[in-house]
Amino acid sequence: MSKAEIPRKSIYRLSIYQRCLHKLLENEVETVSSEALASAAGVKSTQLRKDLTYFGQFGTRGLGYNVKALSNVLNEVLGTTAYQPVILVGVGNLGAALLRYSGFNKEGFEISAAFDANPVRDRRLNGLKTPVYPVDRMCEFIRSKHVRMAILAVPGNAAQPVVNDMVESGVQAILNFSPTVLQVPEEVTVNSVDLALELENLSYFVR
Amino acid sequence: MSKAEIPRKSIYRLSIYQRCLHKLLENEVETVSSEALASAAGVKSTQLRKDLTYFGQFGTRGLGYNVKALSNVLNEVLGTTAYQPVILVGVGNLGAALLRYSGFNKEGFEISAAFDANPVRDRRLNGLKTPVYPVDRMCEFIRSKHVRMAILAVPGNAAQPVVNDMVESGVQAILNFSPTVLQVPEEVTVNSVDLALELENLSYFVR
DNA sequence: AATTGTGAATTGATTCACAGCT
DNA sequence: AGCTGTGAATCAATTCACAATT
Repeated sequence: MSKAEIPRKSIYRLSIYQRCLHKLLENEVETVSSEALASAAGVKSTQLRKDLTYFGQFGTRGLGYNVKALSNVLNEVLGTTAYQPVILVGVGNLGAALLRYSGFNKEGFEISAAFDANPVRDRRLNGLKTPVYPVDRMCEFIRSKHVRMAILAVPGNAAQPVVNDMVESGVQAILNFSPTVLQVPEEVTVNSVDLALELENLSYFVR
Repeated sequence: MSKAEIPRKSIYRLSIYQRCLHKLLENEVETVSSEALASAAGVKSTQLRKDLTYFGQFGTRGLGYNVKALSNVLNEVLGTTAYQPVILVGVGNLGAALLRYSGFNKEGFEISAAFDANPVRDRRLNGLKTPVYPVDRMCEFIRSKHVRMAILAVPGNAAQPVVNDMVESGVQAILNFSPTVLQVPEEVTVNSVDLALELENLSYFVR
């Protein structure tokens, strides 16, 4: 089955399963049923099984899944085995927090460099090991380090030009925190997280 | 049509349309076609029109939509007309950044209080007007101020107990940044934003 | 002439039901 | 006996196609 036919939501859930498997690994659980894993991930067991079949057969009927083995498979599928350098562009409030945010490291990512229009804007960043460069050095960096993934946290009106440069230089996937709809060629993947929108959206459900 | 039958994705898109309308308002555009508005929002025009029909008829055939009027309708539908106090729980790196993040204010939200297990952990917050209280005062605050919305940014293992307290005290909607699947009663709405997951997920698309 | 509003058709995702292994 | 894997059935969302309206 080709990559294009696999629902993006399934891919997303794989990451959730992966996280649950990590917890099981820590607790030295060896085997897990689709029922148990699915319930930890907050989905139905049939959905978990269907998601996995896009990539092959990994369970043992009557028994369940080997936690270690399945986790390895998911690493392989998700591409988290290969080291991926990631850059961050826009070191404002949010960008700086993302630099400090330990969650990325925990999941095996390290931001290899950050870029900002005004690179010394936040002196507190001196405590961090990630260098902050002026944004006009971004393209050169992307090319020389073969960067394929970027986190974008610039103000809305600055986003599209930066994205154009990124894509031009070889970035293939963007995690976008800027409150804008980005235009990218179809081979580039964008994941947008719009914090204000998420909150605004919630107010609909409060009555 | 009852609220339950309206797809959540449609509700989400309403917020996107709303943001595009704001831009048009700033530029003093009076009328917009579904085609133009949809393209600004990054969706098909039929989808925009279908989304709107869940709530009524707001356009004029042959002409389009009045920007001001439609924006008012969306404010009404999304519940952004009514003031909603929001609290934030967990003032670590991410929580502190969210407190400073101007995006929420821009969309008409103000975080009325923050709570943390260790409320003086970050002295830099002194510059902000939002008070940071010890978390054991959360329930009392929720009740006395009739808080219905909360932003959760505590570590994964601390999340569920905090959520239980929130829900018990009357919170109806939670924007969750903790990397955990939350258990809540069905009348409570949770929007989860898992930053590490979003990044991990992207690596699948990089080859 | 232009553009909305909407049933019908289509496409996509989820769940069911059960055959197939261990 | 227990649990996976999967085609078929169902459910949900999107898009089409065009009648209705200004």
